[in-house]
Amino acid sequence: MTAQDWADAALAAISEGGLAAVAVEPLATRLGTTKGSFYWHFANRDALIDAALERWAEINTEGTIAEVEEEPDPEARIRRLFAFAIRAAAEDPLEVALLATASHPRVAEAMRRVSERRVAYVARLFAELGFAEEEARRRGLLAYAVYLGHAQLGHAARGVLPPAGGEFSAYLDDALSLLMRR
Amino acid sequence: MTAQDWADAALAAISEGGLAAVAVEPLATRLGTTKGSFYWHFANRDALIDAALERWAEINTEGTIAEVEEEPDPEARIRRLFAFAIRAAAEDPLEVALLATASHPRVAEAMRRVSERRVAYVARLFAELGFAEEEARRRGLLAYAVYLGHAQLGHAARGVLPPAGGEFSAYLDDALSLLMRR
DNA sequence: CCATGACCATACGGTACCGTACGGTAAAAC
DNA sequence: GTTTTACCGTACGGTACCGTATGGTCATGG
Repeated sequence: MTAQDWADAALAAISEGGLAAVAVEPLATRLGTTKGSFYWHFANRDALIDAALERWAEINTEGTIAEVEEEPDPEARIRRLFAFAIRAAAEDPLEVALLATASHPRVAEAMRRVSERRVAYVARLFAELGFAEEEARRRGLLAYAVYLGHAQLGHAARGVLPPAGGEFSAYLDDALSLLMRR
Repeated sequence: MTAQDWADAALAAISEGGLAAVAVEPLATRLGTTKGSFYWHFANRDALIDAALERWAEINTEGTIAEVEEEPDPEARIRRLFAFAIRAAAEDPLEVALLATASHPRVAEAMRRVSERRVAYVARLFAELGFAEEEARRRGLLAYAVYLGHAQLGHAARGVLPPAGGEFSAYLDDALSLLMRR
């Protein structure tokens, strides 16, 4: 049993039940161990939350960016990014669950870092499409808001979204075309 | 002390601390009364949550729509709606706090109802701008996602948004112009 | 004038957690 | 071969809450 194991379990718990589900005793049961182990590896519950957030911020954002960077064409890269990200958000509630707890100071801090990084990245993609820097930033922000909104809708009101599959893809394609218009 | 008082206090608590902050004893203290009062008016905590959600769904959505309907010009109406709604979301965390708890069955149900109502309304506004029905629905959905995304950013990462005031208004104007382009 | 019903206070038992104390084990270091 | 070090188990006290039980109070109307 390593600290990493605990952090992963914490992330899984957040996905399923939000930050409140990061509770030492239930996690210990789930991991087949006891609190004795936990308090050996971490000072307290907050330290575990910090570790989980750290892991999330690193893996999730940078991982996706690296994945998307393999696509050479800028426009295709944006389309790939959004198709991937929105789909990922629909499948794993982690992102939404974290957004849900933005009032928690540590979560807020991680959220700010990640948001800034992501918006900056999307803005760069728009700049590569030929938009001037300021306009690219505005479009990047708008596109990121669109992503967040859909992530939210995917969990809170799936019914209002076009059914996943061809229909949703067509909708998303149209939306991105609109966002990329000059 | 009426049931209404309790429901209002519950909404205030949600704004400040999410659904978890709807706790009978702390609310009683805040209201200057005791649990005895609460369990007279409500069967249990869930009943209070139901009452609060009911109140939110009615007041918040329909209130805003009615307010906006006073504007005769369709384009101006859309601009007014989004300026108002995004501003309101930035000032009162209630909406975001509720989104945060969409895993709760009762909240999910209210969320679905409200989302569908809102998207349908925005779609109608786009239809009034001359968009065909399907396109209007797509634009309405996209616009609503933009709203949700900004509501989220306003709380989770205010730093990435243009500073409130003229700069933000200009940004929002541009964004809406883009969304309304044919 | 007193009885009924609306309303609130208080005390209690139960649960789910946090964090600490401390004892145990087993492998590595000396 | 003993000591150290890393690690885990268990028992405990404390807190914050839910829901129930039960006994008030106080106005109204019969």
